[in-house]
Amino acid sequence: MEFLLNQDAILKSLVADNLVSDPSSARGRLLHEAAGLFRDKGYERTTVRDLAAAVGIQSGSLFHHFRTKEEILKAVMVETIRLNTALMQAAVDEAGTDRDKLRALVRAELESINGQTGEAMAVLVFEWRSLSEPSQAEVLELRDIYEAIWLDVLGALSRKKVLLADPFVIRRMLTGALSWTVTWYRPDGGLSLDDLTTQVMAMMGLGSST
Amino acid sequence: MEFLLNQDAILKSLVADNLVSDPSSARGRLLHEAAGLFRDKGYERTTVRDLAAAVGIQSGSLFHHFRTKEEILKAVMVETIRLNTALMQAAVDEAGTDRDKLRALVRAELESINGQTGEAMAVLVFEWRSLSEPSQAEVLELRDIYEAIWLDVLGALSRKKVLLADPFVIRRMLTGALSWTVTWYRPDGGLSLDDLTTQVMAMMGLGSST
DNA sequence: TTACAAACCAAGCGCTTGCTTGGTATTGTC
DNA sequence: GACAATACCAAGCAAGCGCTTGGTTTGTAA
Repeated sequence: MEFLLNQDAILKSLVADNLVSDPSSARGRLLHEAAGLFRDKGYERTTVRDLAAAVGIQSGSLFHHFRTKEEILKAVMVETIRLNTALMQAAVDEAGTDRDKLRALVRAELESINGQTGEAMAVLVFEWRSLSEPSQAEVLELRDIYEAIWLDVLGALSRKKVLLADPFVIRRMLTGALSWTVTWYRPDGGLSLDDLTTQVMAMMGLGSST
Repeated sequence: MEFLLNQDAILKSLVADNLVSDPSSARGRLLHEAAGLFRDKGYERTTVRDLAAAVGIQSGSLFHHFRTKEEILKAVMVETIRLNTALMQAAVDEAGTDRDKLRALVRAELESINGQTGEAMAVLVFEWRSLSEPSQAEVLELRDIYEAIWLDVLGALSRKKVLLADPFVIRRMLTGALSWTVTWYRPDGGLSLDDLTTQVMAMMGLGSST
């Protein structure tokens, strides 16, 4: 509960700083619908007419808010990274030991992929190539900040010799493994995200025992 | 060396059975070029004119070999799964212990993703949604055979209590983690596929020690 | 009430797309 | 060396695409 309140507080703070669109604004609603459509049909198969219909306006009116269709894709990605970076940082800050911090990161990333921002996160993974190279470069800068949080924690654990493999390799394997959950994980399948987090930690030899 | 000869023998046997196109045939060359283009630009952004130009014919002539553009995508996926299922099975058969079998599978999947069939494997992962639902169902059947090989080995290891987590979860995590290597692994980066295999096994607590 | 900008509509332009068509080389077979 | 069958070309069609345009409605503040 406090966790959810905290999430909401983080979102509000980002909205106040104009780093993320207010979900109730016209722009925010469009980005939310766009994320859903892009995930379900892919960016290329989603037409500007689809996007416009999803928010109940004419296709031409979209270009009053965004100059190009690609700008919409970029905005989805940028705002998603910003939000999740903040959520991730908060999760780390709240955790005590380094192992707890890693668990918090795994849990938070699973949440971001399979929860509220799941559609947008899937877009980030599967529609990357649809972004123009200049835009990719911009988004990559934001991604570096995000990744630094992970590598900080993994680096600390590595120095303590509790990791079974190279921290960089582990992070990349985790990126793939956690992203992939979007293709198979269903919350109603008898496996909670907490369970899944536990399994992931166990798989890396960082289970609760010992 | 024997490994490579073996790979080639498997390919030839599949070609003889008409399960995979001869890479030197017109159809085979087109599928190879298509895999490359689909991976680089995505299926939707690749036009039939791109495909035709890649093999040096007119765009209309493509439809003498395939009825639709989607049929090309499907053929790329089907033939890739067929080939890799055979390669995977051979890798398992050659290995001794169950742990060696798992290592062989990891190694073989890394090879398929980052080696010769890498382009096509990437297409399988990233262009899945571009396939129509009926085609998806067909390909899924083939994929089940492929997955059964993995689950056999993981199941055996699980019964021996050497796995740190549920075998189904492990397989899905591995699918994501190994597929994801296509986005970052470069053979000239000082890390061989054997090294990477070792890291993956170590990460799961199945390293060479003990 | 007036003034003005932001938000939107209705229509459609220019281009690209997957695919078709009617005809011409090229190939293998007896 | 006749003859299909196969492989291809040149041209283009109908539909859908991202985006533009000129004009109307809505919200806001003096």
